[in-house]
This record gives sequence, structure tokens and C-alpha cells, in this order.
Amino acid sequence: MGRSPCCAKGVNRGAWSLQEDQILINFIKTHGQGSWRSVAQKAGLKRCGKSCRLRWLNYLRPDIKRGEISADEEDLIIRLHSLLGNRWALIAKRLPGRTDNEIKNYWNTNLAKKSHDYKSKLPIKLPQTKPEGEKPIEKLPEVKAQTYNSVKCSKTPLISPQEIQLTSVLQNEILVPLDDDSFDVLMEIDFGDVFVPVVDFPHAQYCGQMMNVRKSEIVNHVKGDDNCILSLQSEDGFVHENEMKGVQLIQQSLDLELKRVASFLELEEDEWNGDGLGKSPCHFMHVNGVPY
DNA sequence: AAGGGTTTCAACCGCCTCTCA
DNA sequence: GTGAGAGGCGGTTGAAACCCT
Repeated sequence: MGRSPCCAKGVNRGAWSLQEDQILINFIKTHGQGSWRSVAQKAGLKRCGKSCRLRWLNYLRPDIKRGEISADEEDLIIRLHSLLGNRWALIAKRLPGRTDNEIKNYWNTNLAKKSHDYKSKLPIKLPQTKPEGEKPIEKLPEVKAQTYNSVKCSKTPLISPQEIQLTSVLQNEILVPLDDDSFDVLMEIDFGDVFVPVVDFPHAQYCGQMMNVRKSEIVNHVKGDDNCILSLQSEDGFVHENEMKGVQLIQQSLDLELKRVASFLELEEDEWNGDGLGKSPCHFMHVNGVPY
């Protein structure tokens, strides 16, 4: 279906003049926000409706907060971005007075670079050797390692070690309390004979950007951009029963933490558990290419 | 002071979704 | 059910401001 351009020829483009701003402000004060196309026409602005809407929402609206993004706001943006991805409008709803455009610009000019710089310094060389004495507990021939090759999570839990100790109902079973001064490890999952440290960035502001999971000497993949990959491939070609259990535990713990974070951020369930980037991490786990 | 490079951010573009006839 | 119009959104652009030599 072909679309006619929203802006007819002959309309003004580019930066808004003070006079245009004043006309738009006065018109909306008097008539309120209605159909943007008709606002442009009735107000006598030679602008397309979209341009009027953008100007009002991003600049002229009286509840816009001016000034620098505070440290608290920055922290919230980072947390929300790790949870929601580039859903700027959704993120902006959680920062009163800030617009999606402003947050997007702030991310692109400040936070994205920080994040990228940090990620580029991450070690990617991983242990390649299999530990002595590591044996499969049970063979599951229908699920070979080369097909049971990844657990993919869209998002990571946003938790501090202190919070883990306080909140995890599974603490005694799968989460090991951490040193108070450590942000390197979010939690450890006990696979029975192997501990799996779930590692995040050492700086709190990067928590949630990427997660690094190692399963002792066996799990040998640490990588991620927007997503993280937990590779649970065993070198012996079989899936260990305790590994399968580990997948379930990771799924449980991630889902638990995401729910808690979503609750903390007062996100509606459809904002984090629906389609898209806000989806619960357990829905992104795959075994053999199939949602686990 | 000049000018060249870099950064910032307002505005635009194009696609998607929703609504309504 | 279908198509068109409108709003909403994320990605991108480019002019202006800023910085550095």
C-alpha cells in the first residue's frame, strides 16, 4: 500500500523559529493537542503535523525537564536499557520530564561509547582444557552437545551482590553469597560437582549490559553484544545431567531476578514479558534451536 | 585569530501499528 | 476484511556549537 508523504511540498523545514514556537504553544494552550495535521493547519503554521508533534513533545511541552542528566537518571537509563533495549519511548516514560529523543541522544553520545569501550576490554580468551576427572553422569544421546549448544538470554539480571544475599529464595541451593566488595560475580550456581560463576561487569553502571558465564573448564564461551550466550557445550559430546539441571536453575534464577527488577521499576507485565526485547529471559533460552 | 576536526542534539525519514470508514 | 490516514517510534542526518592546534 503506497503512502503519500506526510508533509506536503511548501511546508517549512529545519529549525523552528521563536515565532513558530510561540504560535504552536499558544494554539495548544487554547485548543489542546488534537489531530496534529489539523493543528498545523488551524494554527497557521507552514509545518507538517509530524513536525509540530515532534516540536511540542520534544521541546515545547511545559513539563520538559531541562539540564544535564543526573547520575541517578543515568543509572536508571542504563538499567532500563539493559532490560528493554532501544525502546526509548518506554524508557522515557520512566524518567519524568525526559523525552525519548533526549534519552536516545544521551545514550548514543555518552553511554553507548562507555559501554562499547568497556566491552572491548573484556577478555575473550577462555580456558580450553577439560578438567581432570570430569565425567558425564548420564548420557542423553538424543541431545548431543553439538546441538545442545547454547542458552541464549536477551537480558541479564540487574542485581548487586548484596541484593542477592537478601532476596534470593534459592540462595542456599544455587546462589552463593559473595564478598561485599565484589561486583565481578553476581552469583554462583552449584552444578553439583562444578560451580558456575555468573559474572557481570565490575562496575555497577554496566550491570546488565552483558553477562559472562563460565562453567568451570567446560563452558567456554563468553561473548555478547545486546544478547548474551551461555554455551554449555561439553567436550565429550554429551550433555551432563547436572548441566541440564543447571540450565533449569539458570532459567529459574534469571526469571526470578527479572521479575523482581521489573517490579522494582514498576514495569507492567506486558512491557517486559511480552514480545520483543523486554521478554523474560527464560523465553530466550534455546536448546537445539528450540525455545527451552 | 583562524580553521579544521569533533561532538551534540534538534529535526527528519521511513517504517510500523492502530483506528476507522 | 481491506485500505487509507494518522500517530508513534527508532535510526539517521546535518547544522551549530565546541574544542584543539
